[in-house]
Amino acid sequence: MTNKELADLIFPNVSSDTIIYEQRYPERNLPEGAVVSRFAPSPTGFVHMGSLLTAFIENFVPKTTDGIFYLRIEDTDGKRTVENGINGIIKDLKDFDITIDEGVISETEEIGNYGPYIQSKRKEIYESYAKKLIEEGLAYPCFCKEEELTSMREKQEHKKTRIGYYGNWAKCRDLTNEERIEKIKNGEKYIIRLKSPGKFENKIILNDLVRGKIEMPENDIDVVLIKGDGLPIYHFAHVIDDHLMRTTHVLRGEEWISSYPIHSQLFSILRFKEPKYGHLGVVMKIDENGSRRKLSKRKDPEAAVSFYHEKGIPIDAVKLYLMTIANTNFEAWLDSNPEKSIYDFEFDFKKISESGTLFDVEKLLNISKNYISKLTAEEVYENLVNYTEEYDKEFYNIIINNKDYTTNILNIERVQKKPRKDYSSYSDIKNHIWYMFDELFYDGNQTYDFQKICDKKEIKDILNDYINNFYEEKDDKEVWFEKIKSLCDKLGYASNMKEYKENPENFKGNVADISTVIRVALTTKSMTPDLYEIMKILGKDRITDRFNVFNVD
RNA sequence: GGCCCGUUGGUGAAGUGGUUUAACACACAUGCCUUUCACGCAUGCAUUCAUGGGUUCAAAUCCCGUACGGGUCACCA
Repeated sequence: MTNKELADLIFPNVSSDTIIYEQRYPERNLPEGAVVSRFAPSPTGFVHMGSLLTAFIENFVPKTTDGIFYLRIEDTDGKRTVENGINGIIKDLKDFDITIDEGVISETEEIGNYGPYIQSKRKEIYESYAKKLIEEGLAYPCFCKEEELTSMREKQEHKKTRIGYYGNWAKCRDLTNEERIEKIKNGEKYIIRLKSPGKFENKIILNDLVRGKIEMPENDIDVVLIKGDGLPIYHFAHVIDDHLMRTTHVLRGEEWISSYPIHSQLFSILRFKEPKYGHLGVVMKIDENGSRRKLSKRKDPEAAVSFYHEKGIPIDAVKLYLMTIANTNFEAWLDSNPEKSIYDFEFDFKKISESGTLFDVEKLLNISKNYISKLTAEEVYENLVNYTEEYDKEFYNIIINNKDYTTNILNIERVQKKPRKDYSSYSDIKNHIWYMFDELFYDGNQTYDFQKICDKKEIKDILNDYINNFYEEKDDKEVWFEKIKSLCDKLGYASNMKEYKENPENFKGNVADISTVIRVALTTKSMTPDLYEIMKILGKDRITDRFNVFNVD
């Protein structure tokens, strides 16, 4: 019996003439150097920080080389499929401004000429190639049951030999076609395995984009190609899809390095041109015990990409951060090219960190802080409105009704060469400016953070004297401060810090103490931005009201 | 157990044989400036690149061993 008869029995309804696919999905007509890359997650619903980093690079490189970035869904494992999972992934990507040129764009739609882009819809293609391999004697049906495979593994472990279905251990490999056909006709369950032509003693070399040359043994495992459910295993689908979709660069986690021999072998058997590979280190974090471990979707909230959206960390800041961990020389580049777009940056695969990247929220927040400090007050206002609309309705209503007032607050110490850096995220802003709004200031139990001067009567006297005899709304900053100094002189506090430092015993206190009293009475806090600007924005009515709180007794 | 990857300060890291007495950034600390905070300025923070050996006139950089951390060896991706 021939291989052809076997192949026809196994796949009666598909053709092994794979030329049609070569023709249907021709080489892409792209400029020299254009990179075709893809993000290929399982539809588990949301994107992990590590995957986001990969997706970001996979998107970045095509974008800067006039290439193509596409989204493919790898749903050949039913257990990994979550309802609405595809939409979750698309939303996460969209939130981070990762735009798709081609591929899946919703649960039901896709764009591009190289589809379908959902693996479960490509069953016939995989079958066609599997059939071809059977005809060529490079694949065969395997009838081994799960128990047989486990006991084989146990034996191998016991004998301390290499584990796997290979060589003499591959029981079904040397069955005759007669035996195979008979078993199939008897209704025995089977899967399709590769008949690996490799030898473990031979060495192959992976020329990794990130790590350079890696030497590995050739694959000799008869890996599964088609599972019992009729769908392909990752390795088989990867090789066929990335070839037919004409991918030039495959980026993936370093956990795939050890399967490279399988992939390389499949590319060669199928006579496909191999794409370039880049294996990225795992994204790590420092856990409570101070040791490194993989950032975990389950344990670490910051691993979920949605976390940043909820926190109100600007997308562009996250992109900046991703770039700094993606390419180690990016920060320096940004420093010397502050006006350029990140897409002007020349990405270099060799500059990707080889060891696991440590995900550092603190650093991210710092980048975010710097980023926000460079926006205009109007931009910050607009982003804050968008953020609070979704996550803080109460604050949203307040700022939406006080647009100019809020913008003025956000503008404090912003228009200067080195703007103030208070806000690391949009969720953070309220904590810094709430006291400017009466709705939030008079919450019934303000706790005033008075410092040196905390005698009620003294505070009351200072405030009354100041508002009645000194403060005038029209004063510019200089006059305003002169008046505070005059108040100091009048009440026995030093208006000149030098004089105070020389002879502190001559004074009740100094101008800083007086300023603090005013500051705290107005804001409850002892640390705020510039007092003059705060008072100017509050206006005399609010100032008077807030001072009056101290006149009750 | 086999195979593969990694290991530079508190953190991210630069660095691929000699301009390195190890860049830069974040964090931290101290001081100055200042009406507070922030900004800014100044200073401090690895005699040493996991470890042992080797090659070399010269090593964080090349080679070998060891330790530690990670990955992989599924009808999961």
